[in-house]
Formats: sequence, structure tokens, C-alpha cells
Amino acid sequence: MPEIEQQLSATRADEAFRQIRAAIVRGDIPPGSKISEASLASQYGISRGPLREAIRRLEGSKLVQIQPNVGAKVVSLDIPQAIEIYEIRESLEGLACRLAAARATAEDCQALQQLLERHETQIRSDNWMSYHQQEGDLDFHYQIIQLSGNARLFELLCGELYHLLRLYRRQTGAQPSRPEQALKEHQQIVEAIANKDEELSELLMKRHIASAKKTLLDKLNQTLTE
Amino acid sequence: MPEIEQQLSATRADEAFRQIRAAIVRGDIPPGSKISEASLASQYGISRGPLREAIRRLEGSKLVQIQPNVGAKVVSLDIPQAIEIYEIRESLEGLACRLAAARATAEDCQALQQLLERHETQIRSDNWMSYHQQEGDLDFHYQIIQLSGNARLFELLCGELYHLLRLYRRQTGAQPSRPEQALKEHQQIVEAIANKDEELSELLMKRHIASAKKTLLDKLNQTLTE
DNA sequence: ATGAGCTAAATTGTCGACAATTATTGCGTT
DNA sequence: AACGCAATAATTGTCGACAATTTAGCTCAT
Repeated sequence: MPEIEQQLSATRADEAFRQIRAAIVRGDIPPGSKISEASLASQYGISRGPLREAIRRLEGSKLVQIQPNVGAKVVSLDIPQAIEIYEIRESLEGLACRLAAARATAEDCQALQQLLERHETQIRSDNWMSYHQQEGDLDFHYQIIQLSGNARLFELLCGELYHLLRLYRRQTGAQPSRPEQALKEHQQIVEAIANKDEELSELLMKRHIASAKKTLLDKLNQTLTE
Repeated sequence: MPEIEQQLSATRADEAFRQIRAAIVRGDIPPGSKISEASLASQYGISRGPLREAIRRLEGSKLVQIQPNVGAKVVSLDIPQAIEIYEIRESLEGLACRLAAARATAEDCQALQQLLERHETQIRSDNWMSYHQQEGDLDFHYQIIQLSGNARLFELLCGELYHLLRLYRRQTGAQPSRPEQALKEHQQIVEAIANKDEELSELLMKRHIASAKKTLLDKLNQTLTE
């Protein structure tokens, strides 16, 4: 019996891409910092060729910005840029939620319900850290987006925007910060989906995200007036 | 006097990226066809290194799909995928139009008006080809999106989705096919923006795009039932 | 004829070295 | 001491060659 080799990535460039992306989102490579090809190449034990390919793919994910003949820098999001992202997210997740309401089966809704119940018990427990808050919140949104059935929408939201959101949250240390309210809104959303009420589902999801956007707008105004 | 060298792109990889992208969108490299690194490299007179970087960036633009150890293929959109794109576009351009209504100045609205008047005269002229139809239509949407003031939204719609739309239209030979109706809808949208009616602007734009989406849905059903 | 298995050709992945550009350091002048 | 400039160091861009993998073609047995 041959050993089962867990082939995480077929190519070294792909492997480097995933690891660097994780390092950026995790905050190990701080936002705004310059990426040295030679340094990273030796760090991952690969040549500069595959590494450059990985960087080009990171650019496609909007996680780094490349300046020709100068180098790549990890993106650093300011508040106006984060607001731009939230505007897009509000629109797209509203769409996702409407589509989910149209297509979700009874089993799908039950799974969503169970997810929320898990979150509720976790909120009431003591070892509920802000990290799990964030991940729990993202779990819920991931599920909804996947239920939309629009693969490109899923790719766009979960494959691009969410990495940027994670990055921004880690950069500013901003946690969702209102777990009970968020859970309540999540429950309302699931109820609307279960009732197959497309319009209400979209409205509630947009409002849910708009409340997070408003926090950013307040922070921006606060920054401008002080 | 030294000759003025028009430095279109700083690097060969970037130059190749733009040229290949143009070739794909133009249809010179047909959808679904495989991309040979050696062939393209010699065609553009560069080495395989920069070419591979260009391909990785094309993957980021969703114009090619890469299979490790196999190669890159130009994407080939079927009707369900095109519908997915139109769903996203409907949502995002609705957002863009609402933002544009909120921010557009009187001069902006006047420029939009003049653009539509140019289109009107072109429609009534004889040498009005479907190619210019499409470009004129895109012109209008470009302007609106730019007026939204959301740079990331502009990047997303005009830098990614629109290339895919062009590709799909060229692949299927589907022209907008209702220039008078489209122009009328464009005029209504501009009027709503000029009145700073955000909700109506968003509604009209979404409806405008939804009508194109419906054409695709009809085609899909027709394909399924025949 | 058809299909499995092997061999060879073609294609992709990776590397190290060199060229070109940019960033830095140190010097000299004002 | 501050500024500009030149030489140098560091970094990015590019190339050609080799390794690894996939694909194509061929042989041979059923």
C-alpha cells in the first residue's frame, strides 16, 4: 500500500501563493510592508520565478499592489477604501441572500438554524473570543452566499472581498463588537429565507451589512472632525 | 531631437498581458482554445518567464483558467455563466447608479446628456454597425460607473466583468439588438440622476440590465426545451 | 478492430545567471 | 549644514537551460 501523499498544491508557485496569502491575511506580513522577492524566495525555499508568479496572483486577489521596477507592497486599507468594500458587499450579499431565499430547501434552512444555535451557545459561553466572533460571523455569511447558487458571486465575495475584510479588521483591530445584535439579525434573515421571502431577505441582509458600514462612516467623520 | 518612444508598458510581461487580453476579448484567440506558452512567447518575442506572469494575471482577470501541469485555456462562457455575470452586474451597476445620482454635478449630467445625443444621431445614421452599438452602450455605462466615485467598484465592473461581457458577446455574436429602446432607458436614467433621485436611478438601471438578462434566460429555456 | 501498456515527444515547472532599473551612500560644492 | 550629483549597492526584469509531468503515438496481446 503506497503512502497517501497529501498533495496540498500541485506546484510550488501555487503553494507559495496560498502560504503568502495566509500570512498576509493573518497579519504576519504587515499591511503596507514591502515584499522582497529574494527574501521570500529563500524563506519558502523556492526560486524567484515561481515566487513572482505567486505575487502576480496575489495582485489579482487585490492583496498586493505591484509597481513596475519597484516591487510589491501589501495593501493597506484606509477607512474610505473599507467603506467602498462595504458598499459593494452590501449590494452583493443582498443579492446573494435574495437568491438564497429563492433556492434554499427546508434542509438548508435547518442547517442555518443549527449554525445559529451553535453561535448562540458560544456567545453565552465564557471563552468566546473576538476571533471566534469574527469567524462565526463569516461562517454564516459563507453559508448564505453558497446557497445563492451563483458560483461567480461566491468566488467574488469569499475569494476576494472577504480576504480584504479580514485584512482590514486585523489591521485596525476592529471586531464586530455587537454579537448579540448580530445574532438577532442573523436569525431574522434565516426566518425570511425560510419563508422564501426574497425581498425581505435581501433587505435584511443589506441592512445588516449597512450597520457595519455605518460604524465605518462614523469613524471616518470622527477622524475628519478631530 | 530624439524620437519619442511611446512607452506603453514598463515591462514586457505587462505589455504581453495587455496584448493577450486584447486578443482574447477581440476574439483573435478563440474561447476554449488552449494557450501554448512556447508559441505565445515566440509570437511576442519574449521569454517564457514574463509570459507566464502575464498568464497568471490573466487568470486573475478570469479570462483564462489554469490547470496545473496542463496549461491555460481561454474561458468559454455558457449561458448559465453569463446569467450569473448579469445577476452580479445588475446588482453592482444599480449600486453605481445610485451613488452616481448622489454625487453627480450639473456638469456631469450635462456630459451624460451630450453623450446620449451623440448616440441618438449615430443610431439614426446609416453606418451604424452593431459594433458601435455595443461600444456606445458600454460608453454610457462606463460613465455612470465612474461617476459613482467608488474606485473599487469601477475596477471590478470595468476591469473584470466588462471584459468577460465583451468576450461572451463576441463568442455568441449576440448584439444588444434594441438600440432605440436602450437609448430611451438611458435617457430615463440620466433624468433620474439629474433629479438626484437615488432610488429611482438604481431601480431604472437594474431594470435596464435585467431586460438584457431576461433575453439570456429566454435563450436558456429555449435551449432546454428544444 | 479495440484497448492496455510502454516509449518518445511535447509542454509545463523550476532554477541559476545576467541585464536593467531603482535605491542608497558618500562626496564635493555652496 | 544643506543640497545636488555621481558611484555603488540592492532589487527587479529577463533569459536560456534543465527537470518533471503530461500527452501522443506505437506496439502488442486479446
